[in-house]
Amino acid sequence: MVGLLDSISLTSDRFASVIPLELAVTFMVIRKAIGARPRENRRGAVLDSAARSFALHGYAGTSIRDIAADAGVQPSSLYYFFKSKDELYEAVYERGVEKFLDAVARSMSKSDQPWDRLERAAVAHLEALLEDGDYNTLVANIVPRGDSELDQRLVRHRDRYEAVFFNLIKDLPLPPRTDRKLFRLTFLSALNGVAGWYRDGSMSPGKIATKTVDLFRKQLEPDGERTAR
Amino acid sequence: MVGLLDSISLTSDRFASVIPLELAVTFMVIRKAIGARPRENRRGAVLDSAARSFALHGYAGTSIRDIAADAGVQPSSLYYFFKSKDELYEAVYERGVEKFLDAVARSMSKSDQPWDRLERAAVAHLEALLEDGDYNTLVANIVPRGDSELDQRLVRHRDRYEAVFFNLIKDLPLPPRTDRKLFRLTFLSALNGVAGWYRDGSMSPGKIATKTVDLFRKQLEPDGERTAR
DNA sequence: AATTTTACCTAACGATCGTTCGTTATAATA
DNA sequence: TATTATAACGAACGATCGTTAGGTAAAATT
Repeated sequence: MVGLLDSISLTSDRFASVIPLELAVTFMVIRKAIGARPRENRRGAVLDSAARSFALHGYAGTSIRDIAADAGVQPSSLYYFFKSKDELYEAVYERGVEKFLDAVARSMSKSDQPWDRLERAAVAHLEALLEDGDYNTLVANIVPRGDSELDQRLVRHRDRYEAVFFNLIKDLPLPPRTDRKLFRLTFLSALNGVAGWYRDGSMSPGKIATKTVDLFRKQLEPDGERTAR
Repeated sequence: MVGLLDSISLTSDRFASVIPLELAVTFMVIRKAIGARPRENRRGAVLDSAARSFALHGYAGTSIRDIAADAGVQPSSLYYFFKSKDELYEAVYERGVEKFLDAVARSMSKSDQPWDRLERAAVAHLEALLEDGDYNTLVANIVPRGDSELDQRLVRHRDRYEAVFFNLIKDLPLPPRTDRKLFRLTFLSALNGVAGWYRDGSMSPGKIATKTVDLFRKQLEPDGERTAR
C-alpha cells in the first residue's frame, strides 16, 4: 500500500503533472487490474501451473492457453520465460527430478543397513510423489521412449535419479542369483504405480512405501513357513 | 481377378454402354486407386491403426487424421464406423482388455498350484503386452482416473481384467499379515511397467514374467539365508 | 429392374493449437 | 534525467483439431 503511493509520488508517469492525485490513483488501479504489473515475476507461478496441467492431462493434453489461464497470465507471456512448450515441459520434468533427488537425499542422512536405506528412500520417494505432487507425478508417470529430442533430454534427467536406486540396490544382501536390474525396474514401477490408484485417506504414503519394501524383502518374516511352491 | 472382370460385365456403370471394355477397365483401375472400393470393410484396419497411434502417442497426442492416414482412409470415414474419437478409443481399450482376458484364460488351462497359476498368468500377460502389442499397451499404460465419462467406462473394462488377478492372489499362500490388495496393485504395476523399459532382444517376455514372479515369491529360495534385515 | 443399404469419398465448418509480433508500463542503470 | 532492461500485454498468424454435410458407386434387397 505504501509502496503504491510512493510510486505515484515519484511520478515518472506522464500524467502525474497534469491530473490530480485522486485520478492518478484511479489510473493506477485500472492499470493494475488490466495491464502491466509492477515488478512481479510470474515464472514460478507459470512453472507450477504447467506442472499441474501436465501431470493431470499430459503433454499433448495440455495447451499453452490452459497453463497461462491457470497462472493468470497471457499465453504469449509464457514465451518470455520459456522458448517453447518443449522447453517448459523439460523445465518441469527437470525440477521434478531435483525434487525427488532432494527428498531422497534428505531421508538418508543416517542408517547403514541396506534394507533400511532402501526403505527410507522409498518412503521419501512416495511422499514426494503423493504429497508434494505435480512435478514428481510427471517424472513418475512419464517414461520417455527417447524417440524425440525432448524425450532424449528427459531420459538423461531421469537417469540421474535412477542411479540413486541402482546404488541402493547394489548394496542389498539378496539371494545369489537375483537379477538386480530387474529388481530396480520392478521396484520403481511398483512405487510409481501407486500414483495410479492412491486415493487420499486410505493409507499414508509412508505406510504404503514401507509395506511395498516388505513385499520385496519378506523372505525373512519369521512366519514365512506358510508359503509353498 | 475374375471377380473384377465380373463386376464390369454386370455393368450397372453409367459409362459401360458407351465406352469399350478396355477403357472401362482403365476407369476401374483409376477408381480403385483413387476412390470407391468394391465392398471392403476397413473397420479392422482403422481399429488397428488407432491402437497403434494411441499406444504410441496417447489419446490427446493422436489425431483422427493420423489414424485415418495410417489406415489409408479419409478422416471422415472414421465416423462411419465410430461415433466419436472417444468411442473409438474405448473400442480399442475394450479390445485390449479382451485380448488380455483371452491370453490369460488360455494359459491357465491346467496346474492347480497357486504360485504356478500366477506365474502362468504373468507370462501370458507380458507376452500379450510385449509381443502382441498395441491394444494391450493401451490398457497397461493408461490407468483411467475416472473423472471424465470416457474414463469411467474405461475403469469398468479394466476392472473386469483386474478381477482375474484378484482371484489368483486370493489363493496364494502368503505370510499371514500380507496386504493382498497392495500385492495385486504392486504386482500389476511391476508387470505393466515392463513396457516402459523393455527392448527387444534383451530377455524374453516370458523370462521377465517368471523372474518377476520369483521376486515376489523368493522367500523360499533354498539359499535365501544370505539376506538380512 | 428399381430401390435401399453399405462403404466409403470430398469439402468444409468453427474451434483451438503453438507461436510471433509489436507495444507498454515499471524498475534499474548510466 | 535519459537510457536500457524487465515483465509483461493484446492481437493476430497459419496450421491443425474433431466433426458434419452431402455426395457416389458398388452390392444387397425387393
